Amino acid sequence: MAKRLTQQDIARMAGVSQATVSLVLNNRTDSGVRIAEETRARVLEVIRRTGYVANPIARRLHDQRNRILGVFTYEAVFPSTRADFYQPFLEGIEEQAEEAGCDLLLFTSAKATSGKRRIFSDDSRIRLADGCVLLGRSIDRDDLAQLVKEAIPFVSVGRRDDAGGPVPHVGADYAAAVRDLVGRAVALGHRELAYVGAGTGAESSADRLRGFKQAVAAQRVKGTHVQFAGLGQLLDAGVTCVLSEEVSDGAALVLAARERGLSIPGDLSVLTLGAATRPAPDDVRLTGFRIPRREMGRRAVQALTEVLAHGTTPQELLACEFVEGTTLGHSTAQR
Amino acid sequence: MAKRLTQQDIARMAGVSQATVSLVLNNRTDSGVRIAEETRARVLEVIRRTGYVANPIARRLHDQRNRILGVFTYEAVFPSTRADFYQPFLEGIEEQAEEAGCDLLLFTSAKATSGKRRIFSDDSRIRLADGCVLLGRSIDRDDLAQLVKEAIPFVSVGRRDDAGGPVPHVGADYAAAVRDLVGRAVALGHRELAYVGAGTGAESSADRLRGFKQAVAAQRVKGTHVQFAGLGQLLDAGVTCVLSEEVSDGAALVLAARERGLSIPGDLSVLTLGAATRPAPDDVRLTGFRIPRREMGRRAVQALTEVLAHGTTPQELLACEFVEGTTLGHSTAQR
DNA sequence: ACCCTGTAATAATTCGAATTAGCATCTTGA
DNA sequence: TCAAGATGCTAATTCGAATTATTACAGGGT
Repeated sequence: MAKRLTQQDIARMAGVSQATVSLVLNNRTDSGVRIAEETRARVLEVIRRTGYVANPIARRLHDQRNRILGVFTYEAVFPSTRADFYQPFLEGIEEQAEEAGCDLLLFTSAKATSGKRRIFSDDSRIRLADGCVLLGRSIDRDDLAQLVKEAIPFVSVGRRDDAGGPVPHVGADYAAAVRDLVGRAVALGHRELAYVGAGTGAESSADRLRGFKQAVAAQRVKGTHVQFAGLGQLLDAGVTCVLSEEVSDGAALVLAARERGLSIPGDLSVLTLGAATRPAPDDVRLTGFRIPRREMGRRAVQALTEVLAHGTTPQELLACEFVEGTTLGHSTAQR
Repeated sequence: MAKRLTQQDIARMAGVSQATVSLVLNNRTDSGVRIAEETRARVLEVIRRTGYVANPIARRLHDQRNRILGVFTYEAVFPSTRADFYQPFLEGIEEQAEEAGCDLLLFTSAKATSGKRRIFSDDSRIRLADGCVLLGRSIDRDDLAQLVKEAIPFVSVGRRDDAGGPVPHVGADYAAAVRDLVGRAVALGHRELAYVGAGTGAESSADRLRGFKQAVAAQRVKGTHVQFAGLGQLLDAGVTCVLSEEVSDGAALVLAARERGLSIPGDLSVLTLGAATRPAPDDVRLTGFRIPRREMGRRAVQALTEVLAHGTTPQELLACEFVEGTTLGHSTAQR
């Protein structure tokens, strides 16, 4: 197995010292450092000939800056079942990383003894990267707190509550997006709305529900929250517009309505809030909003760059774009 | 910004030397190394209290190993236009990397000044990884030759011709797969076959055409090769069975036939050879074979492990699985 | 008192590159 | 001609952890 070349090797070949090679390599020309043009050329020639590249590990040991950005997820990213979810984020991350001249390190080995992935396992490799982007619907609180505590540069994709300190993140402004949807529904005459979904647990869920509650309060309309709900249940309760956290749940309501011969949005308006933890049928064009996944990925990498450069704690929420589907219409409630 | 703890810090706190901390941390109990139970406990307690984790960078520097596997592609892997192609490969690669306890480094920044990606750009980080997997339909010959020359541990996904030496690869056995298809066609009475596609350029194309030529020669039937061909052209020439390199080209033939009111496979059998450089309609169930993309990814990483361990040059071709579609039938040629 | 044998821990070195202080050597000006 | 300054390079140190060689000490036997 061919041993990797070191600066010492290059130095020997060029007949200079290791220090000189390092100076040439880094193109150091500051005062106090001078290398004769002739020597410089000789060293560069050897480097060119051998294709020598500095061992980034050693380099990183000395100063920091590997031009490696880590991407951590709690689950494998490539299996096609998850692909739809992660794809757009990764696309944005890759794009921006390329722009920043950084490579991406996927932490695929981060399996703790339990089998579940953890950031801080026995042999945490998180510090191989200059900084790290966290991806995933929910992130282990202890992991998050430790990241903050150890001042490891990272940015979360998706808003996160404080964890022993503010958590740098680039998220989507779900609260505003949901408020907007409620506003549109109310403008169409809806007075009895329902929020279907967890509304708790992950920050993304909580934000949606919060936006919902804010909006119905501000608009002085009736808004209820249920974790799960069947079509009949909703209609019996006099609900005219449903906001479904999960895309697939919303789609299921539409399909159920079709089977019963009900009209959507004639008899019931159905809005989706973009969460996609499960695959959804694609023949239902739900009205709702689009999560700017790709843009979030891009901005997260940009934010990480800022963290690395200035040690800041960026927090940003991106707007979601309204999606005109076919499932929102005038309220038909008889009053 | 809290400075990261070092073993030296732990040592001070526990009132021992840095070496002792290292020995305790690695649970070294081999002969020649002895730590009193009381001391060990004291050190572990400090470690527990502080949440100290060894700096992986320093560790790798010493071990001469990264446990990082590089993945190089000539184009971005995440954009959805390419996703269908790369996805299964990456899935296999990720799986096997996780099993090997390695992280994946995606070389996203390898843009040369020209704008095109090159492995050996100005500041190539290819050596950052322990080894590297190459992905892509065709790979720059010069890059390949340089990899071989510099004895960089790598494995290509897809067979590659020698480039200044044998190129380690894990490919698909296209020749055998095409021979099998020709055999099936001949068994159904076909005597005039056509191969439509480049048949040259990338090894994958050449292998397919080679398999075709071998098979028609062995079976003593007529086989022609054209780069492109319209439906009418083929029928006029008396061809009863077409093997289309590109999935989309094959699908196009089927659609053209439908429009003309022709029956497939009644009037013409159409086989596909699995190449997917362009998206294809998914409502055409072509007969052909499946490229074991995911398995190729897995095996490539395994092969890379072998390269790293023993410096071998593995070359392996995986079998393609026959796919029973609806476009192969008995020949109806009037003789 | 002396040597020997375990035992327990540490000093010193290593990995590869970056950096700083400093040593030669050569110019230049008075 | 000699000090002052510029020039060109190198020795030595640093980063953090792992490893090897070595030391220090206690107790037992003679």
